[in-house]
Amino acid sequence: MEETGKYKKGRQAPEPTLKRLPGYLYYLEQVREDGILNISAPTIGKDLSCDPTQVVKDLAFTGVKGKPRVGYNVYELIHSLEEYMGHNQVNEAFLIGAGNLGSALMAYQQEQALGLRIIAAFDIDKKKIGENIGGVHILEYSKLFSLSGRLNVKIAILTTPNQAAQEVAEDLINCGIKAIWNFTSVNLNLPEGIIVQNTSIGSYAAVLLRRLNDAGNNL
Amino acid sequence: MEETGKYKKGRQAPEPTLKRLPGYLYYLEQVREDGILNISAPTIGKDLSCDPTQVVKDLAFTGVKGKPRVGYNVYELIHSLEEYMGHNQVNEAFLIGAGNLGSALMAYQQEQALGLRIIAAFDIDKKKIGENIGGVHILEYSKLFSLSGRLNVKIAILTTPNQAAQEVAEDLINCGIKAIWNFTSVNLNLPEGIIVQNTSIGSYAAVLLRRLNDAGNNL
DNA sequence: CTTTAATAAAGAATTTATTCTTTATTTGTT
DNA sequence: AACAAATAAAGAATAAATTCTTTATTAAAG
Repeated sequence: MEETGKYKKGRQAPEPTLKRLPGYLYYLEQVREDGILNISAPTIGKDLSCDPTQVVKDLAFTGVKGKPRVGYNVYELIHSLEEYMGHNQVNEAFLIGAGNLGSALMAYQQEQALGLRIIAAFDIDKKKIGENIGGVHILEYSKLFSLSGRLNVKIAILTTPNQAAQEVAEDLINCGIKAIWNFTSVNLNLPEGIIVQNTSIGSYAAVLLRRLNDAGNNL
Repeated sequence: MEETGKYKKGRQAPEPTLKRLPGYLYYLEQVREDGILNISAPTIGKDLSCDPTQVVKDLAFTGVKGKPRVGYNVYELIHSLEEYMGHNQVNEAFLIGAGNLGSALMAYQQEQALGLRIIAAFDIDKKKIGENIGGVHILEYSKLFSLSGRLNVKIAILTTPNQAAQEVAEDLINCGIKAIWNFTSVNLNLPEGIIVQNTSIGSYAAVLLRRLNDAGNNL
């Protein structure tokens, strides 16, 4: 099989594409539940309010092949997306900071398929230690070091208060963590090669508020 | 004052810019706490790991003016950002669905300056009704209709289960809501003019997992 | 068996966003 | 007072992402 095209399998998908993939997956699971076997890009585009050629290009990154006049096989497509997104492998993660957001993520991980499994949470608050949220035990933060020595966890979710973020992140690197999902507002300063995924919920509020104010006149 | 330039005040800021603004604001609050009075774009860029000219252009959208050789006045800059982001006005919001994420947002709204104030939460779960999380009362969902008649709330945060999302969203529109911050996985189908801000936390997980897998070989 | 319509796939063009370059301004220094 | 250095601001160039256009493939209809 030749792989020359710009959007063919093998090329690295751009970030906007990656961010759209979970949306396709959720949608396709609904479609599958409805007993639909094949679906076309134009249909997906219409249902998700996006450009059909973008759907084609996004899905092409997963390596799936569609058939003219028929569309994509829904099962194949779901499988292809899950594989590309790494959902078929176990992605174990630590969570640091079992506050509001941390707890929500723990309770959340089953319902919403995030594609990763939080296997332990850590906090310094004695009152929280020993608790179990969404099947995840909250452990004393100092246990992180011994536990990470035995387990081979590469991903950490950082939901600490801002002032603790940088220090905790450095600890995490020392524990062998390679990717940090950072929910704090802090710009983490870490060695080259560490993957940091900043996720600021406030960014979305900013877009919403600004758009509302821009529209303001005609309400 | 002439406003001809592409990045001058008055033009609508692009979404990537809007998403970066909360990051600047948090950073500048730290800078202010350190007693620093002026700051330059190159310094901001270095600290936030981004291009200094991008900093200049992003900040220009708020209408703030900097001085060569000096930089921006920190107070002015913070004020300008807050005004542009609508933080100086009261942005009241309803929250629908007081589950894990909804509760987290309620508890969260003080610490993290989201720029909006949740004034009431609604749920259909009898066990949750009457609870108070982060100063927000959880009310019976049916109360939404009478309450929205008296108050003039334009923003709603949608944190219901997916299957309820579309129906609740339609109710919200009937209650006069103009902007929905949608945390569900559902692509809402709503009348023209309604602002929908989709916020899928899973999108970030997808980017993180893919980047980790792409780097996979050299770990 | 031929034709037609739908669609994936590939490529081109457009638009948008980022980065680079130049200019002009301002403060500190000689 | 003139000069030099730093920096905001504006504009140009580059890069990236999206949308549009064309092509080729496939299944259904006649």
